[in-house]
Amino acid sequence: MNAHIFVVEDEKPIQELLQYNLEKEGFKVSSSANGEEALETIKEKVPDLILLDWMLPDLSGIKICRYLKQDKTVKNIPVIMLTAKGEEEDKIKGFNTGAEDYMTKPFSFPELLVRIKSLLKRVKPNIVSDEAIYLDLKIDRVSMKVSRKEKEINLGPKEYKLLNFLIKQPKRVYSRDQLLEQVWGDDINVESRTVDVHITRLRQAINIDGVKPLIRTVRSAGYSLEN
Amino acid sequence: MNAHIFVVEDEKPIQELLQYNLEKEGFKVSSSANGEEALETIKEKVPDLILLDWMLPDLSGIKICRYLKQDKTVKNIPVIMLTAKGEEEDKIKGFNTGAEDYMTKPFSFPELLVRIKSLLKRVKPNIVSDEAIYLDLKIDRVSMKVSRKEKEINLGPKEYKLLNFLIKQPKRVYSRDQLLEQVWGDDINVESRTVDVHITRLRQAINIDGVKPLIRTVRSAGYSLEN
DNA sequence: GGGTTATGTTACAGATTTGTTAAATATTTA
DNA sequence: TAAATATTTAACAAATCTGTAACATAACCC
Repeated sequence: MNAHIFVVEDEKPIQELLQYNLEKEGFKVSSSANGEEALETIKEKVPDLILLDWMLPDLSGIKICRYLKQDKTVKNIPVIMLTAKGEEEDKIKGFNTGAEDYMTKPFSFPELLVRIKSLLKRVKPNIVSDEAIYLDLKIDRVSMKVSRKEKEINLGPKEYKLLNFLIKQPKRVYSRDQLLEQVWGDDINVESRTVDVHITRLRQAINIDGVKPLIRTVRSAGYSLEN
Repeated sequence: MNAHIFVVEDEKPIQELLQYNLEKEGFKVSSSANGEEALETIKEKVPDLILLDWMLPDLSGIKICRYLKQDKTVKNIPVIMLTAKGEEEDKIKGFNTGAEDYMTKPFSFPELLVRIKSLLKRVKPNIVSDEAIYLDLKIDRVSMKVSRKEKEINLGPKEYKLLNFLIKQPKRVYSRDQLLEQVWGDDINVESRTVDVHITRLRQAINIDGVKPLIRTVRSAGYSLEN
């Protein structure tokens, strides 16, 4: 499970609960307690799904949602609205915010999880399922094995992570900075050339003699999984 | 546990919840939201147990159940009826559908699990059996004896528990944290390196000279039972 | 072409992770 | 309570991975 979930929630206990449980499930989780900040962060580091509280101190959830759905770079990200019980689900649905799903607090986490997975599966099947496939390349995330044309391939941890990220959206070009951020993590400082080296190693690992390599270089932009 | 459970349920959240939790328990799960389709699929790929919602959009659960019980190829498959609270259990039982068991919604999943296992044990003792086997490795959970190639193996309590956990889903990679949580329990005041030591001992115990060890290390991820 | 910039590749030092052993604690058994 | 068993920690060795620098090659631009 590779997906990045953004939580917009001002009640600390709920936010922490979500974060803890989602991370336990293997999601990468970021969060924000207020709407303005959320909007900025979401556009900077585009997540795969958004959990959005209905009631927020500044911008209300409904406004954020509408705003997101107008922005073409993020409008395809599924949004799940979290509403308190008193807020009458029917009424809220009537607002037509564009949210993909609703959960009423207090909610059962497993149920939320099911909905998250089902939405992610719909939008980005390679992110959420136990198996990611691109052409003859297969990643089994349960056994953590990678194979190409049924031949098993051995990857180091970074290469595995890198490939897992690239396969999220095959053919999409990721810049070195994006890769560093998503695969390496925000904290550490590594040169962007390091990405090149790992790409080389990944290429060699998944290469099959005589067949076009599976990773494309886009000069002055980055790399993508594609042949 | 490799039993195949078929879920007939039109309420999506419940269906997904069941699917998620049952799969987590190691069952193979298929499902259908309507009766007609369910009947077809069930007869095509005969499951080991059926969870059947009482209220369905087209055929009602009771009709499906009666139908199943008339068909000699599937009539021995145990059926658990799921009934909503208002539907008065007594009355339903009076219908004499032939279902093996009943659960009233909302139900507790652990309880459902207990009933599922007990039914499976009755009908197909080898599926839920007290014996777990992977390749030439065998765990007899009654006598608590482990053997490989008919040779008996002596394990300490932790190693036994660890192996029992790993064998639930062979080839699946478990992180040290997962193992600590599942095998050691919640009082997590144990270093994660402790897992390594026990893995080493388990390896030595189940090792056979000249044969590839049965436990795989996945660097920076964890371990799996696999050769 | 010739200069410039971006990318590919390799080798190596250093970092990280894992395997293994042994000794220190804790727990059970007799 | 002493002895036997199990478990945990610590320590070091071994295996593997990572980042950087250096150089090679390719692509771009005038």
